[in-house]
Amino acid sequence: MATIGDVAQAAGVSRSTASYALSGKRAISADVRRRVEEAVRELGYTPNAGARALATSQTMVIGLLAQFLEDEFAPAMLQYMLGVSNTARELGYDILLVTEADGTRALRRITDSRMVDGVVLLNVAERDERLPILRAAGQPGALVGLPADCTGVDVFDLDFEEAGRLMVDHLHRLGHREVALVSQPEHVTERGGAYVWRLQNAALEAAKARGITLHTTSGSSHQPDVGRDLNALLDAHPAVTGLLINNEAAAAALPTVLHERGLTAPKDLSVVGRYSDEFARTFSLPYSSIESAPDRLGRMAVRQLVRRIEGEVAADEPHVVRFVTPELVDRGSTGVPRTA
Amino acid sequence: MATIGDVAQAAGVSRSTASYALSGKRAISADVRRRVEEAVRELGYTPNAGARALATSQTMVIGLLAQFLEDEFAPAMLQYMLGVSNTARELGYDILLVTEADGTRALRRITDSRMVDGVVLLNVAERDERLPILRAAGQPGALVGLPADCTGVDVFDLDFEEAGRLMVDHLHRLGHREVALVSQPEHVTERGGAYVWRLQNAALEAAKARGITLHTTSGSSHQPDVGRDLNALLDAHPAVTGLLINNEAAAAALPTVLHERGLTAPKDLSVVGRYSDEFARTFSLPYSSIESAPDRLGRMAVRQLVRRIEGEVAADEPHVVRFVTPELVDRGSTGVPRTA
DNA sequence: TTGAGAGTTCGAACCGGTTCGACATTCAGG
DNA sequence: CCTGAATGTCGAACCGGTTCGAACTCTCAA
Repeated sequence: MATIGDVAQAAGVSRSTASYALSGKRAISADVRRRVEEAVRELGYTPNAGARALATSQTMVIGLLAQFLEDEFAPAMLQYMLGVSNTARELGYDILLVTEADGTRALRRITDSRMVDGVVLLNVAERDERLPILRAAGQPGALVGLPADCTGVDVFDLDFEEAGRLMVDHLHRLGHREVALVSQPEHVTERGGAYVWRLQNAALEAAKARGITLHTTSGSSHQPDVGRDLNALLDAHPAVTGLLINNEAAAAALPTVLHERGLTAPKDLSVVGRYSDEFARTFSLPYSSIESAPDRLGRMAVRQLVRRIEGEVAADEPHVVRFVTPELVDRGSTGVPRTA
Repeated sequence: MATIGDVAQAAGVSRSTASYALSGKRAISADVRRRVEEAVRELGYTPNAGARALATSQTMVIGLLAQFLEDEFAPAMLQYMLGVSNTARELGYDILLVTEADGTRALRRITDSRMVDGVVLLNVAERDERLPILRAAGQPGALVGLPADCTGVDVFDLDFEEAGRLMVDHLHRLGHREVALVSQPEHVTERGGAYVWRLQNAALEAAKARGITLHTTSGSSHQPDVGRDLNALLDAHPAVTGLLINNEAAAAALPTVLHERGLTAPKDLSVVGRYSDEFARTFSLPYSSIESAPDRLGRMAVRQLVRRIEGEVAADEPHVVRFVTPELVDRGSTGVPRTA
């Protein structure tokens, strides 16, 4: 493997000159620059990442902490990962992927050993154990998901409250008066997935304001349990004319459940989900949904993270907490309620 | 950030002694070792990864090249990634994730700059453009997927030929005489996804040997097209009593298609897929299937890669090409054919 | 003729680890 | 008491980059 010393020798200059010729940080004569570039090409020189990291204390790597928790729906996570990964590459950064179950230990490892310049945390919980460690690490961090304490990090999330209102308002406007919301499993909420009750509370409030009935339930994240949950819900509330689904597994299972019950949307039941368009295509889901925009959130997180890494924002500039405004993608699964 | 120099100073020894005390590569008195460990704890010392990589030319990082191609089914890929990532961590390695569309450029970048100690390539094509680059890089590589030329790399894949035979034999034994196979979209095959025709050819051969009719078709990888494809297939061959599905998107769409046609498995139609158990659970697929064992393949690839990285196998030891024997997971979706 | 200043290039130091060879010191055996 | 080996520690070099300060050359104005 050729080093910059080899390049310098081949070009007949010193190592420092070769370095400056390549970085352009000092004026170098056109002739020397040409010879250095020539040598680089001939020797197939690529800078050694470790050496450069040591010298510049910049690794050009971003840590991506994605926890695949027991009852979380994995394919949904993938889209955030791809949003982060692709954006990072566009900005010149590589991704160190951490899927370790013990996120705290992993985070400590990669920050303490300076393997990364910054970190993106996915699936951030209300009181996320990783946050104190991130703050102590002194490296910039961007979160996807809203924790209780946002100090020292940039935060990006869907506006789940607005999403809850949007869902309820949409069905209310169509004339629905009794609807049901299927949330994530209780495990997820207990573990701190605050977005679940952020959406739910806002939905309940909107329902109250509009004077309509909203039943709430938490569905399993596993098959076939979630199918049973859906059936139980529909059995328990036969007067329900609209379904709000804030649970990917439930959304994926719903077509089968409706078929089995001989129901079709929107004729018998109006359905609104909360998942990405990509997710809808993958699972062939025909329901209108609030776009959860995972790629966009991942992209925003990385953009801001890189701005911090590269010092484009002053260190004391306040950190941002930015919500993506939810939008309803109409796939025609909602309509006026069936008449009793 | 504390360096080993700080540790050495705090312990009252030289840097080299501190290093030896921590690595154990030379005998160190118990007293000194204790003092060094004490200093490490007090200062919260963690070795700088870049510096260590520079000194040892080992990064303890494995590159994972996962291409998310246009018409490939993303959630299936995720499981290979997790198998690789988790195994790597168990063995002390981190994962540099590369999802760049241009895999060749990315591979060149991470190997030339010595960011990784070795590389795992997912979704390897018949004539994969990344292979020549990997060979030239002189770094060990492990593949998931079988290319035409396996020299210089360790290869792991499902035995797709056996899988094809197994599917056909299974239905033949139950009494089926006319069945159909749904493969991946033609794009995938054209791009070099040789496993598609490896399975298909073996299935055709087995069908011929058993004297049964096997229709073959390639389904789209997108919704809702793949649903149309399935309907078209069933319309075209009404006498078909068994379905073999070597296409994740088709498998995911099949429940809806069957419901719409008022068919149930195995009463009206026997179905055998080829996907992982995890995939079946995620998509709530009730069909018996050939386990594609993505986690196991990822695990095998990393294990062997690490053995090569750590020099446990002689450099001249022949590279392996290992096939996982397919196994049929019975989910009760096959039975005797309906009588015409 | 000299001096200032711009334009180039070089040498040396540094980043933070690891590792080799040399130098004590201790201890056992003759 | 002397020798040789074993044990423990240190200094220096090295990995491959970047960057600072200094030096050298050349031009141009005083």
